[in-house]
Amino acid sequence: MNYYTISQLAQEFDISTRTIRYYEERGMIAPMRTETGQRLYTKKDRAVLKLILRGKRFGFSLEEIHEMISLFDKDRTGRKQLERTIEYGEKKLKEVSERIEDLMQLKQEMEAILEDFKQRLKELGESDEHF
Amino acid sequence: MNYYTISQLAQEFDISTRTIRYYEERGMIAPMRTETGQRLYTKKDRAVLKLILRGKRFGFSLEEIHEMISLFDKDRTGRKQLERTIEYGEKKLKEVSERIEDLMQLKQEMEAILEDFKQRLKELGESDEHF
DNA sequence: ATTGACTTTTACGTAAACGTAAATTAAAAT
DNA sequence: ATTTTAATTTACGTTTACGTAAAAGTCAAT
Repeated sequence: MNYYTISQLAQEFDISTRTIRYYEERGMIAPMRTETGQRLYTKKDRAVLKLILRGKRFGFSLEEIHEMISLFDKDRTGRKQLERTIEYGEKKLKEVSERIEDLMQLKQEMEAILEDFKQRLKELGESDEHF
Repeated sequence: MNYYTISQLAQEFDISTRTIRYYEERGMIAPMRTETGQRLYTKKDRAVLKLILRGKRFGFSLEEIHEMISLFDKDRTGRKQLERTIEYGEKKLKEVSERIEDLMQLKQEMEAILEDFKQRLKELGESDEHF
């Protein structure tokens, strides 16, 4: 397994190194260090970063994202733990589903408006052709 | 047609009056005023507010939302205007579609993880039954 | 070995999106 | 008429999510 440096990840995801360090500050990533203190990121760290950025695109706060990550990340061995994780997961899943519904409605509305605009444009075109 | 006061809208959408005034500060809503200066919101204003809040849930910035609103709001009479509006609209529509795709992928991943957790819980249950 | 690019920590700065408080005025309720 | 509740403007405060700069150490390349 090979590692990524912080600037490699920063470049790949088009974010600043500061941003990555900030996520670490918040306890969302925990890369290993070399003897001299340089951060080394594994594939798993990279995946977590990806998750964070995706969450952000959806408008989740870093706090919410943190919650989700830590839930799905840890070993949930005990029955109670498992049950709670499942419950939380289903709640979050529902939220996501609702957002999808919401977005699809928005999409439809935008499509309708666009159709209307296009119709208007077409009519403009026709009236032009008569002159 | 009847009007809403600022606190009525605030209550309905579970936001503060400050928030609504802030949107006005940014030029996103422009309610009429009574002689004494009280804001009165029409159904249309209410619809705009709804749009803003929905946009926020999707993670759009107020600036982006403002752009969208002003585009779809104004009378776009000229051909050039119409064409530009349609172009912009299609761009935004594409963004929305991408977000939907993205969210659906997230949903699937969450479902898979949840299934896994549920399976584990089930196995725990079975092993219990033998003792 | 030294230059230059990269990394580290520390720390102050900032934009967005409001929160909160104060002072004042208006509307609604008793 | 007078409380109570709601509204207004002005203005400073706060949180989130980083940006930016400084000082110092480290890595990579010539």
